[in-house]
Amino acid sequence: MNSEFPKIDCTVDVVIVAYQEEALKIGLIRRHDEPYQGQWALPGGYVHAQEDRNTLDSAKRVLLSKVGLKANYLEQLYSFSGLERDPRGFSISVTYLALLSSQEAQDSELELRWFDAKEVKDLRLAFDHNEIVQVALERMKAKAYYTELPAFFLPEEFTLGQLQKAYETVSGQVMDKHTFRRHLKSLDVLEKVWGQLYQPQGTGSRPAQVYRLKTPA
Amino acid sequence: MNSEFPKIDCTVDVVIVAYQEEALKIGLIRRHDEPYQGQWALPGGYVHAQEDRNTLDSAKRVLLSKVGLKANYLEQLYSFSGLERDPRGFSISVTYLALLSSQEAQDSELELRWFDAKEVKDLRLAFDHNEIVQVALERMKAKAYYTELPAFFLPEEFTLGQLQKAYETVSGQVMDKHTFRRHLKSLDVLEKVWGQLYQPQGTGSRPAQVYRLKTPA
DNA sequence: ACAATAGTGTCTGTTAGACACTATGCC
DNA sequence: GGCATAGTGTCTAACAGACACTATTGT
Repeated sequence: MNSEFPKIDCTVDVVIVAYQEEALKIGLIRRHDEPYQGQWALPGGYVHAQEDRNTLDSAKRVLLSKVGLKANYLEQLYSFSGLERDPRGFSISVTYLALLSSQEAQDSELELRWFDAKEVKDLRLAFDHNEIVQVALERMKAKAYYTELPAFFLPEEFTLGQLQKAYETVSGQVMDKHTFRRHLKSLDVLEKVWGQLYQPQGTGSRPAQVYRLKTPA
Repeated sequence: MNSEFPKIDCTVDVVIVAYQEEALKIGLIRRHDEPYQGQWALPGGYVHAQEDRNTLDSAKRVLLSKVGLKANYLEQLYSFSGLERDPRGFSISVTYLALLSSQEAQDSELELRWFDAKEVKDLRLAFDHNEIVQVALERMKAKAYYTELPAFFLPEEFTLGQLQKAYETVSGQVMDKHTFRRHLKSLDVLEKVWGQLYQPQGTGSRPAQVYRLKTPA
């Protein structure tokens, strides 16, 4: 009964973002095949209806197969569709935002290459991937104001100083230290790590309290 | 080359919301065919790759064909996918939120029936449509706090009193009159209608300034 | 005059930003 | 001591909520 209207090519594309050297990095791959052969593109792939339980699973599979890792945070962004976005014909792409901590990002060899988020605007990505990246950056910026999203760029345990840097990088503006801490306290998403109360760093300065995200339990 | 992975059934489903008698109403249709024959469902349909430029067009087509009207506001909500949501197999539904002014909603005959938004929870809608409605209600509530979304429920020209009622209905809580007006002034999305400065109503009370949304020009 | 809604003034408690100050480690 | 970062106190300006008061219509 569904035969009256043809089925459609469905893909997922994942905007993989990491945080390294106090900057946002976006993971891109070079396309092997036409169309857009040789151009930089978001990692993506067809939705496997036999294998994936849903498109979130597809995104996880893309991450694992094309990048070799699991994301710290994975959220559906938006769905792009149309005749023009792929020369092969009408397609739908369900896009996802994946955040990695810097350590995880290190481990990704494979074909992924990291670009500074500010440089990506100047690249001519395949398909409508420039637009998708733009949506991802805006979503992150918005969520930096009212959620703990930037914390997913950090390792499991971190200090408030590191966290503030992550927030500032995502939102693109510096924040007052005290204001930041008040805001985070009101979010009520962190818990102190009572064990080793300090975090010795290479530099000589006062050790800091270590925090982690509260377990969503 | 796409033949290695089967294409997928893609649909759009539209949560059509109107504002009547100071309550939110959701437009549902009774399914003619299996699956879920006879149950209430969101208006929707297959994406026509030959005919629609993209899924936004599909949503407009569904609105026009199944309901016979254009929405005052139309926004992509979220995409639902999976094997379980439709017994016929793996499918993807790109969902949209459509807002109608009460006048427009009147005109819809056809098969659409209006349900109070609070009653819809208790209905057992087809597919995962209960979940979709839930997402729509939450999205509207969130946007009532920082956008002019509730204004799209009203006719082109309206008073601040009517607008406040719309905001209160969407957000589910009463607001102070002065606070509301300050907030809206800061949004800077309204303009006075200078022509007939007042709006005579049936009841005897002070006439009000008439406003409209600023043209997005 | 009275009912009903429109529109504004004012007070107050809360919050965000700015900035200074103290604390604690390493060299 | 000096430097670097952590952590906190305090003042102030901005803002939101509560509430009262005036304004303008119809009956």
